[in-house]
Amino acid sequence: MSSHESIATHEKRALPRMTRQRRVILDELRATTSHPTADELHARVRGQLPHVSLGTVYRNLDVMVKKGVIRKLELGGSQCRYDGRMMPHDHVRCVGCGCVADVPSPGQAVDISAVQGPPGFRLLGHRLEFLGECPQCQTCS
Amino acid sequence: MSSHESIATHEKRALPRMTRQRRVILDELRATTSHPTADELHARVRGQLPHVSLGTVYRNLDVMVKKGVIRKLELGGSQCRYDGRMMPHDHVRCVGCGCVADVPSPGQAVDISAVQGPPGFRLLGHRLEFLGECPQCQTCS
DNA sequence: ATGGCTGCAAACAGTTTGCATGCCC
DNA sequence: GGGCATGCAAACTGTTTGCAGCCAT
Repeated sequence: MSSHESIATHEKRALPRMTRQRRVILDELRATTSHPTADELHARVRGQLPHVSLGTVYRNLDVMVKKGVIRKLELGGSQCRYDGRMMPHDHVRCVGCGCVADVPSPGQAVDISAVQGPPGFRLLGHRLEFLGECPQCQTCS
Repeated sequence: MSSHESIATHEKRALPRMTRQRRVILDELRATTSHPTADELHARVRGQLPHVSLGTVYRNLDVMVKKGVIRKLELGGSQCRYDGRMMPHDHVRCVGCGCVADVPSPGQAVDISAVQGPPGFRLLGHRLEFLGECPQCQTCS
């Protein structure tokens, strides 16, 4: 299926609904800079909607990722994290606690044309992740 | 407990043993360039040792990673992959089937000093992963 | 013979999914 | 009021772990 379609004029399609849950999930995600995991976000959302289920959080995150409203971060570590800021930027992950922060400066472009891929492989892009130590973990190491 | 102890001169320590399982696991890993997942490797190893358990594969991979004999690849996707080649190099992951190949040319150094990390964060390194489409996935797309 | 290692299976963690009901459009 | 979305819980996937016996040193 095409991943980039223009907004149809009036054709009838399965329209996503803006439920209270979806709104709060998105609001909470945008209200933090901590790139929360699904259950961290779940905990926050429960502050406003005590009965949301973790499954609903996952389903909505999935929907919004597919719509291109938020971004799913598949960095190292066992859990996925989510980012409400769509402006392209890179991330630093703390090797101590696993927290993730934005790297303000844009990662200097990795020049794909300079990379010699394996024969027959078509190079499409790259993922860059920085590793570091956050302020808290520096003090308690 | 301290996470970093110097090697004692002659103190008695728990010595790793070279069991048949460990040898075969390492041999199989080194015999392929496919960066197998734990269960792919498990399947291969079973060709020689039909009764090895998946748990043993995981345990041995873990031991060898800690010894620095092999490398664990935490790329995108749900499973970890393992690499028997220790020479530093980057990887391309196929967005279609998830297979992983080596990028022959060394990724051009990402200059960490040029990256402005978040305040208080200490930058330590980076992980770079390329994305692409493998020959098979190009034909059947 | 000693204690690290094995096979087995159960436990875990993170995520996905089936189903009956609820609620946005 | 139709049908996407929800809550709940069970299922799934990948990985880790407890235990009794095994085997490399």
